[in-house]
Amino acid sequence: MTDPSPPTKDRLLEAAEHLFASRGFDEVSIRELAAAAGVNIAAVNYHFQGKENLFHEVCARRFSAQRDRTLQALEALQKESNPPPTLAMVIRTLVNEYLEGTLAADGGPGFLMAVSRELHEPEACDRGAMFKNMIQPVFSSFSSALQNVAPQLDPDQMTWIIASIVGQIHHFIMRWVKKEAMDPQNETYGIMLRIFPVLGEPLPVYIEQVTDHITRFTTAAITGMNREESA
Amino acid sequence: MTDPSPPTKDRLLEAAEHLFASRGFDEVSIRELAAAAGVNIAAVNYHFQGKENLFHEVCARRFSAQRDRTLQALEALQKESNPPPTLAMVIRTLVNEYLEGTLAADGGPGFLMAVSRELHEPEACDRGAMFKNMIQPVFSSFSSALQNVAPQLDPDQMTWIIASIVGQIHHFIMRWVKKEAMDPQNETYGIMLRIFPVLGEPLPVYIEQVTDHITRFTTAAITGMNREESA
DNA sequence: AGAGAAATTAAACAACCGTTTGAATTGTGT
DNA sequence: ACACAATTCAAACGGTTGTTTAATTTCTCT
Repeated sequence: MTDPSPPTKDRLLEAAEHLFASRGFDEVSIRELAAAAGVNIAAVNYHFQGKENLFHEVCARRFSAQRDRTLQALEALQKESNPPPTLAMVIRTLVNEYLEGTLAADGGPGFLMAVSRELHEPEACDRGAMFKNMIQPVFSSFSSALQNVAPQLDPDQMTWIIASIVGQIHHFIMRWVKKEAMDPQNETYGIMLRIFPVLGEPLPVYIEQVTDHITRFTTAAITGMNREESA
Repeated sequence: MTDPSPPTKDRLLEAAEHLFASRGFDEVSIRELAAAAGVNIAAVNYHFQGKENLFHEVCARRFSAQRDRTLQALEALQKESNPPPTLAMVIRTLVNEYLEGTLAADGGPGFLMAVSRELHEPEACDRGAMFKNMIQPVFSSFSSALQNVAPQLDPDQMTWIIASIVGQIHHFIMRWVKKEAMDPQNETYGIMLRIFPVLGEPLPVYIEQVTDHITRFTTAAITGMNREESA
């Protein structure tokens, strides 16, 4: 069973991941998928029982990869207790893993955009299960990590704070319009973003700068809200 | 020229605004549009030279309405100088206008989602002109309002801060899944959102609560970042 | 009233979609 | 080597899409 070229199903998954990420679900036909994978058109329905199912499998693969990556980073941060992690470090870890994982992956921000649209459509996919299996674990882990470094944090506020963080992250991801590898040796940090400034031309920035900003902004917000409440 | 029933073009625009907002661009055919407007199928191409153009006109209408609404609110806030507006009030004004204008409108969050997808696709629409005419004015007005209440604010940071605010707003809008008029007399505040909590079931909240959170979060972030810098 | 532009109509068009069919091919276990 | 299942294949199916056509109706102006 040592196939030199991977089986049809895997090649289809790989091609689908790339095409769906770069062009969205509706915009890519199964004829394109089959051509890109070098397989017959009927293979999609034979192996996945329809285009929709193939898309769901691709989503599940990438979601779980992103989830595992983030959980691992948060876990590692919790373990290294010398020096103990700070609030800013916990936030930075989540933001960094989210941005890097989403932008460095094949297709860049396209996949997040494709899946976010699908998530808000009719009950095509089981959003409840998707959320419970993919998103909830990350939320829980991040939430408890936050509690550790900011014990005074009101648990009721946790949901709101996480929403504000995720909102910022998604917004910056959606604004990524160009992918340029500046330094071949460290290409992750070469991915660039052009955000629209208040005035003037779009501004090219690095992932690092975005991580820095969200971390500083969010850390200041959390500590500030605490200070305000105890006053 | 006192037509009792509006001309074909207007009825088409109205039906298109509703349908595009609730189901997206791809998911609604021009046959549905024509049927909903009670006109012939060919009317779309006769009056708008294609489905795409009709969508752009709908977008332009709603974008400019949202822009005018927000600009007006910010302007009004600047004029009433007794008591002079605070940082929190400026932020609250932008957030409130954005949320109310987007969610109370026909189709609710659907339109923002439909247009945000379109904005990131190939050069179908002139994003440069769209940004310059629709978004840039609001950014400028909001930016100068912020400068007035927080003169120490670094202009270079303004772009980042606005991005963080807009990111939060969009995220909460996207999470709106249900529209319920709780109080017929004040139906705007009856629109509800179900955000995914860290644990447990989706939580129904009011627009007011979202506005409060974003305002407090952002205000604390800005003042906190300032404090941190001057330390 | 009548000529000419504008608007509306039913019908057809060509292209593409996701899926299915049934035969041909490849792989597997005995 | 043989029977049988799993897979691949070219071809076609039924349906929908956005757009166009050409005839007809409605409106406008002299």
